[in-house]
Formats: sequence, C-alpha cells, structure tokens
Amino acid sequence: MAKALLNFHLHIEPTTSQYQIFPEKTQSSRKSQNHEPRIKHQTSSRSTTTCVNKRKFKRVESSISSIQRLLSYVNSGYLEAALQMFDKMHKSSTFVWNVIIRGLVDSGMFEEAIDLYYRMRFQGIKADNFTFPFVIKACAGVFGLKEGQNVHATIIKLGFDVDIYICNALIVMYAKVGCIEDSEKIFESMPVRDLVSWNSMISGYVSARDGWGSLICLQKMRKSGLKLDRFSYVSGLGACGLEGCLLSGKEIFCQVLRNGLELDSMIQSSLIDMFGKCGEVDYAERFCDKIAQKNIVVWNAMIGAYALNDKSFESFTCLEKMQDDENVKPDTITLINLLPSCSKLGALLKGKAIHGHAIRKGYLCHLVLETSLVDMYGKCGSVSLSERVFFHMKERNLVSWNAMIAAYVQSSNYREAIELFLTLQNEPCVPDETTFVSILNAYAEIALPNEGKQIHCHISKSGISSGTFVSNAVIHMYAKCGDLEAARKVFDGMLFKDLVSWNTIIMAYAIHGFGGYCFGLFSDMTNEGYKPNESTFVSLLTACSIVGLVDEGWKYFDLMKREYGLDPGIEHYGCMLDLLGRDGNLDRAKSLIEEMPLKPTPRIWGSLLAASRHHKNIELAEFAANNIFAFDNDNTGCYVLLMNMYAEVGRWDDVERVRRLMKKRGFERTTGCSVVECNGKTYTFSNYDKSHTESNVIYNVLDILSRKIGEEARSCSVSKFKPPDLLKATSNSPMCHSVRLAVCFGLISTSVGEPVLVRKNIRICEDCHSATKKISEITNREIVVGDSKIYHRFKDGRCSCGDYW
DNA sequence: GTAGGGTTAG
Repeated sequence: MAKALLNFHLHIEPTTSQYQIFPEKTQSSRKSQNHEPRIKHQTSSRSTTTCVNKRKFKRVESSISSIQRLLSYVNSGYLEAALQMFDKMHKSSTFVWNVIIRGLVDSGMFEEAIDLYYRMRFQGIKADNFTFPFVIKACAGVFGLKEGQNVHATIIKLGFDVDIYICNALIVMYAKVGCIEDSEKIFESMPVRDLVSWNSMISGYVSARDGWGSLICLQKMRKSGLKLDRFSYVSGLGACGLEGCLLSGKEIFCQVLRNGLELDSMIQSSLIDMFGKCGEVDYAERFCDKIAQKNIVVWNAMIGAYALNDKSFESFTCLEKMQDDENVKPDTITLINLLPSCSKLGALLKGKAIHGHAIRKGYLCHLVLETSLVDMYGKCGSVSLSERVFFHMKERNLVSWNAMIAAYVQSSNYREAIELFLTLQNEPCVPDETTFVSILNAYAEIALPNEGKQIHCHISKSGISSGTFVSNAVIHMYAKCGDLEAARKVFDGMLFKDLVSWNTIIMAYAIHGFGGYCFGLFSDMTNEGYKPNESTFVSLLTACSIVGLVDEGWKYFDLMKREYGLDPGIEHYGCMLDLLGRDGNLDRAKSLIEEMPLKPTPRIWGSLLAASRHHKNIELAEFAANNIFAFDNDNTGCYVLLMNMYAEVGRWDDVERVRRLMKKRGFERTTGCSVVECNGKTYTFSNYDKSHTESNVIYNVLDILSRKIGEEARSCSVSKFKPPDLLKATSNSPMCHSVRLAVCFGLISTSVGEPVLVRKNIRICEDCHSATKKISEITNREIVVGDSKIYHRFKDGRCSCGDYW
C-alpha cells in the first residue's frame, strides 16, 4: 500500500485556455483540497520549504523512538513517511495500528483505513475503544452501511457499545449512510449523553435532510439544561437552510450574537449559507460585508448564495472581489458553486473556462465537480461535452447519472436518456425521484401508452412512485403518450396534489383539445383554494388557442394580471399569437408583437410564421422567418416550413437559399418518423419505409385508401410543380409519409371500432392531415395522431384541432 | 502517546 501511496500524483500539467476568468499572477503553491487525500509529500520537490522539512525530519528521526516518530509523522500530516515507517515496524501493539488508521482517516483515505482495520484483526491484534471511533468515521466516509453494520456488530460483541465516544461516532455514521432511525435508537438507549451526543444527533438529522427533526432535537437539548456550543449552532443553521426556515435561522443568529460567537468563521459561513438558502441573499450580503477577514469557505458560501438566488452576475463579481481585493484563490467548491450561474446565464464559454481552470489546477478527477460540469454543459445546450465528462469519470454516483440523463432529455435525446436509464439498472445506484422524473419526461416525448404503462409499473415497483413530484410527471407522461384516461386516473388517485398537479392535468386536457374540461378544472382548482400561477395560465391559454376560443383567451389573459397580479410572460404572448393567428387576425398578431413589453423570441416569431403559413401570407412568413434566422438557434421546423411555402408557389431559388442557410449553420432536417402500437408492440415507420415485414400489405392498403380519398401522387400540394433536381432537397411526396404508413398498419392490425393511435416526432404536414381526415371517414374509424405539440383526433372526416395547428 | 460533534458542493 505504501508503494501505491508513493505513486500518488498530485500534479497535472497545466493546459491553456482561451478564456481566462481566473487571473493567475503567480505560480503559487496549490492548497490541499478537501477532495484530495491530504498527503504531505516529504520528497520529490526542490522547494526551500521541503529542504527545511528534510532537515527537520532528520532531526526528528535521530532524537525520538520509532513509535513517537510515527505519531509525529501522522500529527504533521506526513502520511507517506508514516506509512513507510509503519511497514518496517514491529506491529504487535494496538496503539501503532490506531495511529496509522487515524492518519488514513484524517487524510480522507477511508477505504484504506477500513482495509487496515481488517488486516489488524486478521493478524490477531485486538481493536480497542480508540480503534472504533476511527473505523466508524471511515465507514461514514465511504457511506458504507454494510461495513458500518459489521463494525457495529463487533463493537457489541466486544462490549464497547456503552462507550460514549463510540456511540457518538455511530450516531453520525448511521445518519450519514441514511439510517437515521438507527442513530435515534443508539441515542435513546445511551445511559449517559454528553454535549457531543446531542450535537451528533442534531447534525445527524441534517445529514438525513430532516431539518425539522434537527431543530426539535436542538430544542430538547436546550430543555435538558445543556448549553449549546458552536457545533450546535452550525448544525441548527444547516437545518434552517434545509427547511428554508428564516425565522428559526434569525433566532439562532440572535443567540450567536448574545454568545459573542459571530467572529467564529464556521458560524459565519453557516449563517451566510442559511440566509442564502432561505432566499435572503441581501441579509447574507450585509453580514458578509461586515466580516473583516473572510476565509475561502465564507467566500464560497456567499458565491453559492448568489447562485442559488438567481444572482448569477453577482456570483462572478464576488469571485473577482475575492481574488483581486483579498487575494483568496478559488478552490474546487468555488468552481462548483459558480457552475449553476453559467447554466442560468447560458454562458458556455464561462463554463468552459471554469473547466479549463479545474484541469490546470489539478482539481480533476473530482466526483462533485465533474457532475456539476455534466449538469452545466447539459443546461448550456452542449450535450456532447456532458457526455465527454460523464464517460471519462472514474467514479460516478446517482447524482452523476441523473445529471447525464437530464442532459439527454434537455437536448431531446430521449432514446439515449432511456438507454442510459436502462444501463443504470446494472449499477449499484438505486434510481430516485429525480431519475424517474427525467425518464418520465423522456417517455412523455416519444412513447405510446403501452410503453408508458410499463415504465409506470417499473416505477411503482420501486416503491417511490406515490410522491407528488413523480405523480405529476406520470400524469404528464400519460397525457403526452395519448392516454388521457390514465393521466386522469393518476390525478384523481393522488393523496397530495400540488399546484403543479393541477397545471399538468389542465395542460393534459388542453393538448388533447378538450378546452371545456380545462376551464372546469380551473374552477375546481380555485374552489379548492389553490392560487394559480403563470404556468396555470399557460395551460389555460394553450387550451383556448388549440380549441380556438378567442374571447375566452382574452378573458384569461386579462384575468391573470387583474385578479392574480401575474405579468404575462413570453409563453402567454405566444398563446395569444397562436389564437389571433388561428382567427386570421394577422395584423393584430403583428401589432401584439410590437406592443408587448418583452423581447420577441423564436417561439413568438414561430407563432407568426405558423399563422402566415396557414393563411398563405408569404410576405409575413418571410418577415417572421427572417427574425427567427437572426437567432442562430436550431429551429429546423421553421426553415422547413418556409421552404415548403416557397415550394408551394414555385419559388425554387428561395427554397435553395433557405436550404443553404440551414446547411451553413449545420442544421439538419429532423427525419420524420411515426410510431404505432399494436398488440403490445411498438412499430416505427419513417417516410417511404419498406422495412416492415408487412410492407406489401401496408402499401396495398395505402394505395386503395389513397385512391378512395381521391388522392394521387400528382395532386399532392408540395410536389405539384417540383422540378426533379429539387425533389430530394425539399420534401418527398407526402403520400408515403410515415404517419400514413403507421395509420395503415394500425388500421389493419387492430379490431374494428378500436381507435388507432399514432405518434409523430414532428408536426403533421397539411397533406397528411387532410388525408387522415378523409381516411377516418371512409374507414369509419377514430384515428388519433399526436404530433410534437398537440393531439389530433380524426373522426368522421373532421379533426379536433379545427384544421389549425 | 491514540478517540466522538463542524462550515462551503452536484
């Protein structure tokens, strides 16, 4: 082991970064980081300090006995020297083993400490009351419940379970590994409890993320007559931050002042952290400003408080102040705290600069830092960089997996998200609510009811499906997969609904075109005492725009401000534009964009573009499209829509121009595909797909249906006058579009009277929409097609969307 | 001669 430790490299060659946000004036020696084993190297450096140390050690070596020397190495943090020495020593006394195990624990080398404990016992050396506190701490350090339980069993067997030091260590260990009940049991059964026992229990609840439990325990401690100390206050403040309880936080602050503890740096950072977590960044700032000598932890807490409270710019200003004014160098945690600010600002370059700095400083590999990078890259829209970090990580935990899955979902890589989720099943990590919410969102975007049901069952089996977060995601998933009934069933069965549950179910009815139900649900919701928020009105206005209720739309648009004091956001304006566009009021739509107090986004111009397409106003479409193109983000749908409009009027030069623009920007047309579920299996079709085993039958049926609905190849609008050289460049004939193939297969594979449900990854085209209406009429079947935005219910030759989408 | 509780992190 000593050899392995000697080979431990702390130096990573610096790389250059284009974006310097961390001025490196001097090549200062790196501080030891929390995440790195804290080993002081006695050799392999030419610095003066080390020479002095060498001389110092020679003196030490010559003057004291080997045991004392071992102790002195451990106490000074020279673990390498201690390990070398330990290897050569006669190891018959428990004391020697205790000293070296402590050294490993103090250096954060928990696994090695546990290994050494077992080696000690294997060699017949008896562990004593000093050994166990170290070993228990090591078990807590690796979150090893099994190891902890094994050690605990030995403690009981040897009769050390009455030792107050050992019990206190066990309380902390069980809380950290997620068994707070065991901590409680030990605490309750202790014949004598001291200050540390109470503090261990109070901090234990914080580790278990039970802030109220911690505060109640603090209260009991006070009642028992004990005087609270700095450790009690620090944990208490952590509890207030967890629960967002500012009142209790302020009470503790007063006690801190009364006891003159406000100069304690640990309390200072805990106070800033508490204020930040309670949403009171101004308090945090005022308190922080008064601290004369701020250490790195205080700065990190302040940067974290800014980041948490959406003050991203301020978090960077704080970093500058820390570096320039106080000459404090950022550490791993500083970087971790800054990354969410990059995500919120969408500042990919800043994020990359932080990544570069971390590499240059040798802060990587670091589990939390790497996970934060995966998260940041995902949120900044660079999923490939998330992947690069994630797949190079030496160690991953559930949070890392969740960050990568979320990055996939965020970038619409739903299949990849699901695949990664399936890979996670083979890992020791157990998926949690966050995993399930992400994965449900992935299924919501691409799955059909049967697959949806399967993932719902999978989650139910895990036993954590009944939480409000997960249930809300299940409602959304079922609604998007086309099973509105299942969505409603989950909603009705919820024990604890929240505002999101109501907003989700209203949106569910909205996308399925049942506006009336939405308004009914809205009044149920307000009658039950829920106060609507911005999202509620997005759901309601979506319902109005999908159903085409202009007056209702304006009513809710006014109501949100007048009755609930909510300012309409970009999404609300988008819905109103959809509504005006549907109504054919293009002038009003245009003027609404000019009047609105917000900067138009691609979503806004997209609404105007859709309206222009529907009303065949190519000038307005060009105007809207040019505004979208100015944004440089991937709105492939808009490019295609404009190309199709140009194609319809035979403006082939313009088609080519837009196509080139798309190519130049590296945007590729999304390949349209449709899925249909038959007899519990999912079948995917692409345009002109002939890969299906039943393709012959499908194409025969399609041919018959096409003729019956009076549609032949030449009558399809887009390809009507298409020159042959552009056939490939623009659009294929819609006659064999994926949605029709899927509908045909659905019709022949399901029983008469059963509706056919198809999902399409992009919006349904005009030709297919019109054809499906006719197919529903001649086959006398209900056909439901969910496109990337809404559900179209085709029945008796009509569609629920009223021919506007 | 060795022991237990602590701050900032996804």
